Amino acid sequence: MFAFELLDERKKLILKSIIDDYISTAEPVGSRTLAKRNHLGLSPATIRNEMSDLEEMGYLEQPHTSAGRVPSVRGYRLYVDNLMNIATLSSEEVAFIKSNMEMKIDELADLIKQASNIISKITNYTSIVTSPQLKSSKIRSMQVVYLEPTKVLIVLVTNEGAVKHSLVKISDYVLPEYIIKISNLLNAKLSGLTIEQLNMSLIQEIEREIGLSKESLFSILSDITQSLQRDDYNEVYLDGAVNIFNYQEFNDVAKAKEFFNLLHKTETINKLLLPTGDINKVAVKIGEENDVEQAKDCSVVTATYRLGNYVIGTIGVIGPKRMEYPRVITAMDHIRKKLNEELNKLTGEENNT
Amino acid sequence: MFAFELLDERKKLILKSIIDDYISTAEPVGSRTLAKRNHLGLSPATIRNEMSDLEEMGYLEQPHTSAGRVPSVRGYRLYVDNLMNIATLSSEEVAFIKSNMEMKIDELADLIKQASNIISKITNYTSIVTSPQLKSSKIRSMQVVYLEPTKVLIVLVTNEGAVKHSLVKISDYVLPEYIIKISNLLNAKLSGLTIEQLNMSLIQEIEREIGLSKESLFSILSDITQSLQRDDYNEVYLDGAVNIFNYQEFNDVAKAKEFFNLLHKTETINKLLLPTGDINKVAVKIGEENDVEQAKDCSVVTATYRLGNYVIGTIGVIGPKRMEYPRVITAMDHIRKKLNEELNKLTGEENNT
DNA sequence: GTTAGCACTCAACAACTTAAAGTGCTAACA
DNA sequence: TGTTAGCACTTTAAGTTGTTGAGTGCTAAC
Repeated sequence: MFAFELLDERKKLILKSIIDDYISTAEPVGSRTLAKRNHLGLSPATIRNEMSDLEEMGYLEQPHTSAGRVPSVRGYRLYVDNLMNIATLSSEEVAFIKSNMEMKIDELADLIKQASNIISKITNYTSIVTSPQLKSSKIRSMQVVYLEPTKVLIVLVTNEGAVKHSLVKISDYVLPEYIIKISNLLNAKLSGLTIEQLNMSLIQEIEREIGLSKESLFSILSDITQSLQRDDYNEVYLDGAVNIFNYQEFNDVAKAKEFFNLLHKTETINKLLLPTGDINKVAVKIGEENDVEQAKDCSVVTATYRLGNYVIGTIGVIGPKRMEYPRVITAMDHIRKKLNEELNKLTGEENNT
Repeated sequence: MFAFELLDERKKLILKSIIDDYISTAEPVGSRTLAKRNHLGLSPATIRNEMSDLEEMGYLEQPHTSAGRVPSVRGYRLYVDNLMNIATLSSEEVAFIKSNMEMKIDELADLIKQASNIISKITNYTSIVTSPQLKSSKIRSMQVVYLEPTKVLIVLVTNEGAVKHSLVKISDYVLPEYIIKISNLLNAKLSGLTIEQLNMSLIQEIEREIGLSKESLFSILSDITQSLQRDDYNEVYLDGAVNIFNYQEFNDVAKAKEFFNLLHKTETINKLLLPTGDINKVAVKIGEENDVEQAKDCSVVTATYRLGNYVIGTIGVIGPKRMEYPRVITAMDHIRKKLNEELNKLTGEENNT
């Protein structure tokens, strides 16, 4: 913050120009080319002096003595926070997002996949998206379907419109009629609760309250509960991973390999997508700002999406540090809003309370 | 076949040695190194003559005059069909496969994912696996679950143990009790049929036979049917895509990009996995033998898996043409068998008829 | 039929040169 | 005093050239 105070308008303009330039070319920017391209009314020599200052202040870096300058993380940070122009989406882009998000999609997972796909197509980077965590979801409907004497299928619909199913082997032989009873009972008793709230004591309570033949009910219920809680992960969706090949900084096989390795570690992606700061704003993490070692050469732009007032997941973009921040931030904000709209449409009336 | 007749034992031995060598080193094999490495009791000059013959016959190729030889597709073909040693899996590998396949897995999709994962880990290449096509699956259980007045959830379990669900918006308002009736009715009537057999005339037949209030039943049923048939795709599972970076021939970014592009086109992968020839044997397609242009630099090894006597899907490996065929073929055969076993366990009694 | 010997080829590598783009510094200018 | 022209210097990238090493094909001798 202190150093930022020291930047006069001209320095800001020069820094902005350098970063704009570098983002579009990936080439270190020199004083001469900068003076030529963006006719700033300044001679290369003057720019040189300013650049030297900016480097000293930590906003720029030099790959080697006779190369131009490259933005540092700090430089990008200032750029993102204060310098860059705000982009607008073209009407084609807006139309593209609209038409693709408003396809009739009935299920959360499909909606998220669709959003993920749109993000990678609009931004030309790789999209990373998390689905809501099951454990904090409310049960909207829960049915148990009889399959075989020792096998039932649990089907769960959450308040977010996610559908999960789980095949459960149960210890005792049961009759179909019995399962139907249990199903109705569970559906009635558990609707509105979260998965987290499903535990043994609750089960015992239900059991007590009802009083079906104790032994088997208990074992069935506990089998079911365990199965549900075992599945308690949230999923990560990716799209457009190959887009990374469009960017020079990943033209090196080692780098590309690292990137793909990073991508398919779900926990790592989850970490990158963890909301930080103001959840109403699109968040930007540049290079080492990501506290994931393997993502030190990447920038990540994220936005949360929500159901009613609850944040239930994050959409994100991962790409080179030299990312087109203005475009990406605008796009993410737009897509996030669209996703929220669709989500609230999809989950329908009951969430509008 | 004709040209093959002309190969005497020595030529075969030399060809085999060259290919073995090339598979492990990725370097063109020269007469001198070959003579040294595999002491064949022949001078480089003799080998040179033989190599020259082999090249003329189309089994070998020369990247350029002063380089060693590289196997041609035809060379690999002969190698795979006649020359190579048969590999055996180490006891560690067998144990690894066993313990990972025999985890209690209740659902087809999970079993297939698991198999896919094991394949890529054991072979060090990329696994590609298809799930059964829904349309030819038999309905084992089909339930309709009431969610809202205009929304129901269909849950379908197939004879292969696949579980599919589909949210369906229906045109009319319906009552829960009505849905339960329909659910029971459908489950009773449709069990044992294939999805393919679900069509309007069947629906009308059911409708006639039962005689619930006509209008709404028909529209509900047709909504459901349409929804099911819309979903009629088969899924493709991938694992170990990053393994490709282990192989020199993909150390070029353009090649790697092409590979990843290939991978995420589901139709293309499906094409690569289409069973050809003897479905009891592990199949090998080398380079251009794959009738997919983009896979011309890859080899694909596939094996079908089955439920009872019906082939229901394919497991496969994709990697460089210089693939460790003996290991891969043995591994695939082994994993296929394991998968069949587990599948038949999973789907239980009813398929044992 | 096999092999030693030899002339020839070609890619890969290293050493060297040059060109281009950049910098920092100094001195002159407005 | 801030700006800029000019210049010496630096460094990479690209091109040139020469050398080396692994390879080949051919011929003639064993």
